[in-house]
Amino acid sequence: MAIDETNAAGAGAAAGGKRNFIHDIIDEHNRTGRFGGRVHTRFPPEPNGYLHVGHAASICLNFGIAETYGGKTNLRFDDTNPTKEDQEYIDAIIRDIHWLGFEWANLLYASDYFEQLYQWAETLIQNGKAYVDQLSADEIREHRGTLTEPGRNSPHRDRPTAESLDRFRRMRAGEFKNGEMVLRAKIDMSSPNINLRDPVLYRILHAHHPRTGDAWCIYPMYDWAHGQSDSIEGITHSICTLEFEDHRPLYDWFVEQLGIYHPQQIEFARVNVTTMITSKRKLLRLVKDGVVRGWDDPRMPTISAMRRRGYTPKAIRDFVEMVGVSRSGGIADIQMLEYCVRQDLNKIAPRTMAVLHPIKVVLTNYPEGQVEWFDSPVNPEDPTAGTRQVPFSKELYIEAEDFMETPPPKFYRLSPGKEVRLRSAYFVTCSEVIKDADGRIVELRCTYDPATRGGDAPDGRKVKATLHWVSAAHAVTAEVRLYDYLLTVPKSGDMDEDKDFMEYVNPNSLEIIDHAYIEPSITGAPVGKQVQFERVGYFTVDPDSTAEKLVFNRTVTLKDEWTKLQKQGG
RNA sequence: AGAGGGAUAGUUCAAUGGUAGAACAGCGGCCUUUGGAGCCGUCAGUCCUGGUUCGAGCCCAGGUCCCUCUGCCA
Repeated sequence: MAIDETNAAGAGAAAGGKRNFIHDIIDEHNRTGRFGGRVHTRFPPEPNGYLHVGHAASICLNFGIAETYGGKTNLRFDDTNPTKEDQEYIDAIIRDIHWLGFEWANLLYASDYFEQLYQWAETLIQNGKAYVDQLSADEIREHRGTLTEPGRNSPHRDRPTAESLDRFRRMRAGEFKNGEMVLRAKIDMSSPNINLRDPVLYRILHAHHPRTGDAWCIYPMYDWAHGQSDSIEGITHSICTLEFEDHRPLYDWFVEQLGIYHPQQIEFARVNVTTMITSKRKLLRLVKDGVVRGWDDPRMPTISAMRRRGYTPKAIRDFVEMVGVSRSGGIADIQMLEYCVRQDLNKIAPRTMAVLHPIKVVLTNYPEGQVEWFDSPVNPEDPTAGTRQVPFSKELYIEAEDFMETPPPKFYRLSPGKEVRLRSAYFVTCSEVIKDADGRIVELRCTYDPATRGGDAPDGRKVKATLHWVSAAHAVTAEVRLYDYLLTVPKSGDMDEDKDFMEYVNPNSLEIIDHAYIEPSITGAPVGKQVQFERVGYFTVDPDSTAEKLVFNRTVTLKDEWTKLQKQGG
């Protein structure tokens, strides 16, 4: 089955979000007329992995800013390193941004500008601002100096312009092997900003590029490609993360040297979330090592994974807005995300009864062979959603954890002699506990009160608990996958620096229930369908589902007062 | 140690020289045919030391702590 994308947010995603410091900067630009009142942002992913929750924040920021100011946003792939990039990632990124509910003004690639970037590089050489260096990578590193010591000039730094030009052209022509030469900007080897110590502009990479094929064997570095791409596209505000702050002088230097349109780079703090890894390198390892089933494994922090898990675009956008934008890095509690997911799903997810860990209940005074169909609300939060019909009979399943033979204080659910309500059906009282030879409970005998039909007692008596249930004869069997956090510590800072992060991968992050019982109204649910299993949590139909057997992912649990009480009790 | 940034409730953000607020989390209560949802209440903070000012989270000085940077990655 394919993912049902009909639940993707339409165009016109939620408004730009709450105010942040970038609005102040743009307002100032508009006041001074720097960009003529224009706002044009871009989202520039490198297609070397799947987008994750941190990218979602950047996407919402860039598209949100443009929307707030009536501007535009380009999607531009930063595809300058063919050894790491792949068409699969390009396709996934496009799918994910669309699913989040955003539409770009232009779909572009840095590789669209390779020829222009090359010409500008020749200009730089001709102006004496760049040179071909043939030091090895090790030698360049050695010449670069350290954080506290200045670097030294390359012996090739002052070679004649014509010689650099000739060699650069021959680099392009493919006359040299990988690593033999590079083009470097001629700036200042003693700059305290290491990015300004004659940064490499081009390296030789005899590699096939997903878009330009074998047309090039030299590829521009990020610093050389990014600002000029922004300039070409008329980007006004080039929003990136904090680690590029040190690169801004270089960004500015290039466009000034070239005398071309000058966008404004603005840095903000990357969004991190507890228990979520946002290092592409580590995510790639989880995938390659088979710790997870793929980039879209519902335990992953990728947008694809969150979609498969049942998160909604609205929930993710709400979360990003809740976290906000700042220049002081931090780590947001994943409970904020979960709150947003519950908040959205509570309003839209149809209710269903499903028993994950069944225990059989026999109603001793219920007529053999009788079946009643009860109306139950599809969604109590949304009366217009109507009702569904749920079959009831003599033999039922309830959740094993809803029964305790010797209940502790505050356990409101079923126990011997205790009366509870079965949701939308009857009050029942437990009369007998049947055990097997090993003393394990295998069945409960209960009586029902016919007068409580529909779930209300005409004499006004109350019960403390309402349980979900499924008629044994009508139950649909399904596989249910329960997920826990992928990491055993909330923050990467909580890990021992000497240990590999793999040691902190939660070995119990996936629990598979092969035979859950679900009420028959679930039959035919399409992939991507989101439901609430009452009293249990929100679930969605996984693409692994077949016509014979549905597979569900647990999106998020419901808040659970009882579990909390138990934990408090020790 | 050099350069660049950052420090406000447990967490993420507001407060733009004039009463330090919100959300999430926590705690307590109300309500409930989901121990859900909702509603109400509550706990809790300006990194430190000086200075300017009628008044400082905000401005100034000094300090402390944290983050980023020594890829032919982005």
